[in-house]
Amino acid sequence: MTSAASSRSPTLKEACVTEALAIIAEQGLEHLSLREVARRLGVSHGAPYRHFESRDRLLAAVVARCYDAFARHLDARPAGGDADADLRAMGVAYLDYALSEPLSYQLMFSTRLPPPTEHPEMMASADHAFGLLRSALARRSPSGSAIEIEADALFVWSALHGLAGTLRSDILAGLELAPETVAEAGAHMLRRIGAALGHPETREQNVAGQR
Amino acid sequence: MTSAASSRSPTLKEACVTEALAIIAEQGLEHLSLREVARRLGVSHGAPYRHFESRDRLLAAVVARCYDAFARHLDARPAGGDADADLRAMGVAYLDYALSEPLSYQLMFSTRLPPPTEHPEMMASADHAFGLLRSALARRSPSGSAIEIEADALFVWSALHGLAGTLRSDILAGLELAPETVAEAGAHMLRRIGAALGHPETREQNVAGQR
DNA sequence: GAGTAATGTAGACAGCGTCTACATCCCGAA
DNA sequence: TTCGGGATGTAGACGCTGTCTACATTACTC
Repeated sequence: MTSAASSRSPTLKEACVTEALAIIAEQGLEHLSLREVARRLGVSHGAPYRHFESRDRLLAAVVARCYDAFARHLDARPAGGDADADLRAMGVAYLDYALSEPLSYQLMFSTRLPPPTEHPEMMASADHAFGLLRSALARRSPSGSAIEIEADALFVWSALHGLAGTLRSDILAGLELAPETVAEAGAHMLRRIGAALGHPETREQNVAGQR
Repeated sequence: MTSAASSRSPTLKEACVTEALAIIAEQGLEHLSLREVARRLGVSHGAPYRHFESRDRLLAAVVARCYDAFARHLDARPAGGDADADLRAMGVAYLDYALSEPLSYQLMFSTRLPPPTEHPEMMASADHAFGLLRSALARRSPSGSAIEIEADALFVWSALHGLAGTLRSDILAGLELAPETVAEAGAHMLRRIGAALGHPETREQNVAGQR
């Protein structure tokens, strides 16, 4: 009966998420509070509570939005080419997002969230991204077993995820790496991943001639 | 004159760090508070403030302790064998620590900390670990340039770091991976890293016969 | 038009980090 | 031996937070 009743006032709910994102961007995650959101929106401090049962649920909504943007970014990678090229395009898109949207990336992967099982839309986005990777790998080597494909997908994802994390990390600053090492880290990582997976057809081309 | 004056009451300071770690282990990072620490130690809520100027500094002390334990764990990896074996031992030790001490690992790499430049002991530990990796890689292929060694060190570290993060992640639960994929992820990752780096002498041995 | 569910308001509560004023206590200098 | 000062712990206050409750208002349904 009240099927559409939950959208009685979509304005405030949406505005809360937007304002929360703004606060995080301006002052950092630690300064996010329901009261601050309410203050900036000119409503009472209890108002957001009608739409988010806790601070964490508001944060979850923000993160869900980040996942959406991330999935869209991956989907929008340059199409065309064989499976191999597509895989590489995905890697580039992944790192590109992590480095160009560090706030969004950090929110997705460095934030303690309420049990994700309660947020199916998040899981769906993550699953979607992982499915892209898995199918690209499967197309690349049709002879591989499902288990091997899956293991490689986990490997590729983890490696890219790890590099993104490392590059964003404060630790990196203390390591005194050569600037070019950092600048070329993405390309180097993709090259190494290519070498690790082996190249069914055009091996040398990728090992040497990338970028 | 007061060279040892800062150790007037080493008891409480040490006890605070220990108790903080216990609280985090029992109730999670979000339940850590100076007041709770004080309460469990039976002192007034202001007492810890004599030793830690803020909550974040206490947390930093806890994290520093984790870094120490981590560095010791890496140093304690089984010695012997050639550079190749040592590199693999380091990878095993890394993943082993990340998975057997998830709390410690999370504190090190998933916690927003005060500017690390103010905590040289932390940077030193991180630098030490990275140095281990770099020198192992250098010994493995003496002909490689310093830049290439460094880039590979970053690659290896990031890949391991990423896998550790992914395996600890809540997201993983929603991906419906085969259990064996998860169980073998570490070994698979180390195998792929080996393949990516190439094996100067005994290539096949590592690709096929590991574990 | 009446009733009802959704939405926003206002106030309260406990908990937190942090600051300040005050009480001890211990060590070294006189 | 005394005494003075720095380090340590205590007690209370402040403003902030998340969350709960009771109340007002609004808008849609019957």
